[in-house]
Amino acid sequence: MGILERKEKQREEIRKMILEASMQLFVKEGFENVSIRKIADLIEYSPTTLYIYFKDKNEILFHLCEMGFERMIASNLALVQIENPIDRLYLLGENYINFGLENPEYYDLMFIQNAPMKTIREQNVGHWPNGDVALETLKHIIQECMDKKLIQSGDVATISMAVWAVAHGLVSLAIRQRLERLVEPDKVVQSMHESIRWMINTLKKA
Amino acid sequence: MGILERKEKQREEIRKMILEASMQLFVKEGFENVSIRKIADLIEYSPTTLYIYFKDKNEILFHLCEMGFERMIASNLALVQIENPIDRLYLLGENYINFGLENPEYYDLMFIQNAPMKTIREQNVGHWPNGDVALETLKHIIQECMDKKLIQSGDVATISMAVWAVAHGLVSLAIRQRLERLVEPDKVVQSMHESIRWMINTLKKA
Amino acid sequence: MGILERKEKQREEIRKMILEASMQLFVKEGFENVSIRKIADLIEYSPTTLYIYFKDKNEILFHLCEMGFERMIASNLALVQIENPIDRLYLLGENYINFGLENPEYYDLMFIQNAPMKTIREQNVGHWPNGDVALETLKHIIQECMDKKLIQSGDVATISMAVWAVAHGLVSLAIRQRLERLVEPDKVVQSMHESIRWMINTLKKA
Amino acid sequence: MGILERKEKQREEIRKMILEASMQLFVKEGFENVSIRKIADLIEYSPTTLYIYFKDKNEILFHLCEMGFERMIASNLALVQIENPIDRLYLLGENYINFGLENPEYYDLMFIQNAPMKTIREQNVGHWPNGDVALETLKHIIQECMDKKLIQSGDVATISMAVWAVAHGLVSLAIRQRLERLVEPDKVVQSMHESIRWMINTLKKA
DNA sequence: AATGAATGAGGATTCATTCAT
DNA sequence: TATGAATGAATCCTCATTCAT
Repeated sequence: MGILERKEKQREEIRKMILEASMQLFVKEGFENVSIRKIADLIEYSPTTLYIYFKDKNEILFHLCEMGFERMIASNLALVQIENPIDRLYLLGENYINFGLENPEYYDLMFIQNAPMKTIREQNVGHWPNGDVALETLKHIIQECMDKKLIQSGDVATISMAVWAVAHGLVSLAIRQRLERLVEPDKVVQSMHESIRWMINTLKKA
Repeated sequence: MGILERKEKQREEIRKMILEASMQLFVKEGFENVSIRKIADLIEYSPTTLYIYFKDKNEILFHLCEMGFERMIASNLALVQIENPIDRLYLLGENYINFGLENPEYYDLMFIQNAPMKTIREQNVGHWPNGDVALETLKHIIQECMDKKLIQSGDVATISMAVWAVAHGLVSLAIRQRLERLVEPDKVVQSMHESIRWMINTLKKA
Repeated sequence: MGILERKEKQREEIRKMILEASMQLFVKEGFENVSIRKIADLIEYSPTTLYIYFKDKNEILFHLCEMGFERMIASNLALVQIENPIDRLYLLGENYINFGLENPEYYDLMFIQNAPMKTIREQNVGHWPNGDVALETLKHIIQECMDKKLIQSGDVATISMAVWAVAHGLVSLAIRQRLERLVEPDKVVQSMHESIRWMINTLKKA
Repeated sequence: MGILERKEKQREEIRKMILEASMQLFVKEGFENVSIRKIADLIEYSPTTLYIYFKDKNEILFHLCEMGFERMIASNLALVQIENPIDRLYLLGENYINFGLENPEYYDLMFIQNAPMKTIREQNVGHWPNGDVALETLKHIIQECMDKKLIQSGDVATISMAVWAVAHGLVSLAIRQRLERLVEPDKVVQSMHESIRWMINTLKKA
């Protein structure tokens, strides 16, 4: 039994190595410059070996995406302690922005690239595992705000969409260097947080 | 002089041909399936010739991006007739969304891809010609709204950023198939418009 | 002894499994699309395991070839009842053609591919087990025809070669789609049978 | 004009180089071991360059096949001088056999491999350029024999098929080392010729 | 202005096989 | 007996780009 466990453990470690090397390359060379060959070179294995651990390149991408969501969800764990749902919503937004700015490559995979969604459509029968979990969290908080009359009632999905849009708009424009066109580069982050606060305030008032 | 003019004119025509063929390919085959060779084949010139008219592939991308902004700006021309700046802002948002949904390839280049911004940084000494024009329009309208006390005063740039973020968030999530995770695919567009209206309303009320 | 026997029996069964899976793949995916890995996947063993039962891929091919001959020989079993050797020869030809058309993959291995002959040269010291048996049958019938003055006398090997050539020529041109150049595709089979009859008739008359 | 001609000539020369190198490799390494890389290595060009001269690997194969037919047809040119069609038929057979034995790789491509027929079906709208020419020659001679009552009348296509089958059967069994199972290796060629003569004689007598 | 020729680098993936266990 | 891990070599083909003309 011990021997099987150790093998399984080792296998998991190599998978992790591959995923980490891939992410490292994404960070350094950008999404479209990552190839199986380069990943293999980095971990000093042969390209063929990667195919023992992952079916194909898309599967690697997909798992990276999953890891991103796990990280993001983990960063939201502390939120449950916050009683006031609107405060929770605010912090959720802050977390989202911080996550995006600190992990632009994960963010790219999770919310911008087409590839992972293709994999989902082709293989996972329409299930976006951790992505859907994250969205549920958002909708749940919004619902709670409405239940407690903290924000004006309306369609949960639509309001969630608007809130998500603000946060995603900010992050994606930022990591694609578009916000620097609107405010000076060193004020971008600060302005993003102000925007999030603005959104929460308008929600409260309205 | 006449001969030089004619030459210049012809040059401009061929550049246009190249750009139009490129966009045609982007639309038909998707962003990553467009190559210099395919563009050249389509216009029945040699690949080498393209390099006479454009420095490299990125420059083509950049000009395509410019064309996108010109289109978008053109679609906003009618807005000047609208007296009430907040109505103008609302229609600006609607236009933005419609433009993005109808021209996802242009939108991609203008607001999502990295490549065009690289060209700007490397060559245009920090100038994003038509992009900046579009942002000025937005800021100007917001300023007018504040001047006329139609919305609460604040930092123009920050509010513009928030407004832009909502619109961009919606479009970019939509064209990357993420909104389908939140509402049923055939209701996405409708919900997007509701989100825009929600944003305008909250601006008015606050 | 019993334990050894059982082991040997089991070994033979697995070899059979491997061979049957291989042929199944040949039929379904074509000669050049069969790999050790695919065979292993099909029988749910690891690729490595195949090397316990067969030295290499060529040996598998060789055994498949043998199985083909066994089938073909089996289909000729009924012929012994036929008294008249020239009738027997005719039916042998018909059987040959039918076998080839019904089992093009076996036929390919047995009479067209180089690989199995290589194995024979390298390992079997010049012995083509079942292939030679089949040829003996042919030669024997021809000899009998000559003995009974049913066909003109001559060198057995040469006449056998000619007869074999006709049959093989028809089958191999057919399964390689060359006969469709001569007669319409849906008449190929019919014409092949006529050709065989023509050959037998000329043998009789001459 | 002179400059264009020279360019065209040079282009044709390189195409020839590529085709010759390919054939050389076929001879040395066998059909399935020829790759674009190896061809390129042999002529000391980059693999990419081959794609300037040929669309893809199949096109190379196809042209090789064509060259084979041209050779074969050329070797039959002298036959027109022979008055008696049955003598012409006999020499056609001899030529066929000699061509096959002397150019087994061409023969392989022309009459055994699947690949060239695929290309024809996919691209040439069902036309097998020089192959069909060769078959017409055969049918024409047979028809002439029948017209002159030198052989028994019958369906031209069927008789042609039988004749072709004998010749192809002999050559293809020979180059795949199967005839060595029937007669001693050093008597194979002699027996093949005898078989051809036997066939012609039976045609005459019947 | 236009291009034919040429290329180095690289793409994802599959192959048969071996080795240690 | 059985296998998981590993790999070197190979596959066809496409890319953006340059150079000489």
